[in-house]
Amino acid sequence: METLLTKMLEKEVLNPEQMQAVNHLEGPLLVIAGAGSGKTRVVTQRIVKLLEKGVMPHQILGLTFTNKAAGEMVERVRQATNSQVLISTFHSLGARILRESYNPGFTIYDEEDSEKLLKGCLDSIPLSDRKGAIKRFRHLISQSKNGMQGPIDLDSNEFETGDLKHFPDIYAMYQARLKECNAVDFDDLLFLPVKLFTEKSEILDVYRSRWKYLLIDEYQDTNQAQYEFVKLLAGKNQNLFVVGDPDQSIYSWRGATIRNILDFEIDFPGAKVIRLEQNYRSRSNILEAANVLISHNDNRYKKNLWSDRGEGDIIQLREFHTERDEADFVVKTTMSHQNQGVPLDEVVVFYRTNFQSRILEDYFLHYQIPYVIYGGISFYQRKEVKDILAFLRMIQTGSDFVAFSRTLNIPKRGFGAATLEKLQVASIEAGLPILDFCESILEGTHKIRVNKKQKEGLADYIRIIRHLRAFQGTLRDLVMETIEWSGYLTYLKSDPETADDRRSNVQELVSKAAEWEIRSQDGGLAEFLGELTLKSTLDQGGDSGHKVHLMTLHNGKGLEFDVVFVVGLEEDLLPHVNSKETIDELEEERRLFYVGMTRAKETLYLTRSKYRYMWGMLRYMEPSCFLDELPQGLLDTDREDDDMWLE
DNA sequence: TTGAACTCGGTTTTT
DNA sequence: CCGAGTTCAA
Repeated sequence: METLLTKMLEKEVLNPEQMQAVNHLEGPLLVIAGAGSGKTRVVTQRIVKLLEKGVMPHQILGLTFTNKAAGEMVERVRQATNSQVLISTFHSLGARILRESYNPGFTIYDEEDSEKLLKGCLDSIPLSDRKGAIKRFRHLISQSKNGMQGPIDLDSNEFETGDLKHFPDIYAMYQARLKECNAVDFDDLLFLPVKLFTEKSEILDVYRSRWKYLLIDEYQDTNQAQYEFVKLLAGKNQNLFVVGDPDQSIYSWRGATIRNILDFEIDFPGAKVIRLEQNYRSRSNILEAANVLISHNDNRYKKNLWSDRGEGDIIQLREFHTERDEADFVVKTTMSHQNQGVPLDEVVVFYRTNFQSRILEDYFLHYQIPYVIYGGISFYQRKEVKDILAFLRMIQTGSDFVAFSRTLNIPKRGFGAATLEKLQVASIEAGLPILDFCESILEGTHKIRVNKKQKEGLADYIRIIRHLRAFQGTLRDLVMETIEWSGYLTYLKSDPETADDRRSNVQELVSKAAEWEIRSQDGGLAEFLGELTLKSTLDQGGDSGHKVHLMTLHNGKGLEFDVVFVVGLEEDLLPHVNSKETIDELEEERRLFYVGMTRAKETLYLTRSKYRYMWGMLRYMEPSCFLDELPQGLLDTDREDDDMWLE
């Protein structure tokens, strides 16, 4: 009862800084919101305040990075005011703007699709080193788009050495082929709207007059394209409310730049800055240790978080001989907390890399403790799901070459890489969408050398796609018809090991289509497909009740738990080997650890193992340098294990 | 074109 | 150790 009461009070009572932020109405405002400082509450309350002051719900636009965060915020506002406001991810909003004002029917390519398209481009370029070339160039393209540089905006002086000199051509070719496919990639969802706004001011004006009040969450994670997008939309009146915490910036490797937050007052003159420094989440011992850790970062916006939740326990540091002992400890300690009344969903285990989850899973399974792993491959990234989605894309556009090459050989019709490339080049030359081009081959209008088997296969394929395109019925039925006509379930039987699993995933897609139809009356196949590719694992949620949560540190942002384990505090793991070259990289690793620590409300365990199996080899692991940075007085180091195991 | 044999590399991943 | 990508023979 008491907790319920305090929770209700917490909702009502805002501290002076929070109040100031909530009451801010016009002009640019930056809220530096430390971990656990009640950021979400402030954002929601501020929206509520705007509505009370007579702002119309449709004049408000909220932007987040995840669908989950967006959904939660929409729900909170709806509960408080019964109003429907638009809160969306940057990417969904970009897609929406492009469909409204640019081209309604495009396809969105995810990373895998983009890489396949890029691979085709690379084949015709004489590279001296093809190893890892796709990833390298894909990264360069992504960086260019994040930095708002199209192929013609590149500074050619920058790309003179070795294979890099091909980059401008590769980039241009990649963009051209995307266009042929009537597709955009994830980065285009930001890049293209910004270009559209800059080049066509009448379009920008439409959106400026639509959204008068902007709110941006996790501003420390925005990249340059997002910054420009926001700046353009904010326009003259600059009713821009951004919230972020530079100490929780952990996505710089994806183009996020802390500059956006550090230079906010320069970018938006007259901006007000409010700092939220009271932490309502953690016991002060945990918070103090986290503060000390993060103070080791030199490049930092200094602040000092404090908590009046009482000291609480000090931090438990445990060192083990092997990762099995570590996992065993995590599970047994979890069980003892459970016995003391802590619900399992108040326990989280954080690790730096996904492979570390394997051993933890083994032990949770062995002791029969329910757990759920967040992250990893999402439902929509599974091969079988993507195959069916690719068929649907062929039905929808007929120009999507990646979908074409993915589906043409299901089942095997004798088409290999060489023929596919030939078809792609020829169809571009003929100026026809790939599907029309294939039909013209069969009709003899265009001559491409194909053997008998291929010709029959092509005819069969086109017959199937034609039938599905002509299909009249609900989306759900279309998905079923597609599975049926593509012969996909038979095709799955070629691998009996996985067939059952895959079949149920494919069938799950039918339910998803049915669900979608109920939820959104309007919107065709393009919208359905677009929404799916913008969904990740984190959005699936589902049955997370009363289960221990396992996730990477990156996925921990925005969450809180009574009991937190951060495992694998070892050199080369945290900080990770590939992220200790520069100070900036090391500082980002430190922030990552900081994010992990600050998720804890009551109890924080840090563990490391002296030996660990990595890639099939037993390796000796040095303790993480971050452990030395923690205040020793706040650490409870149990030396027992050392006595047992040392030499 | 395709399957078998081989080499190589291997973080994080909101969308 | 494992999966993706490459190479090579049929």
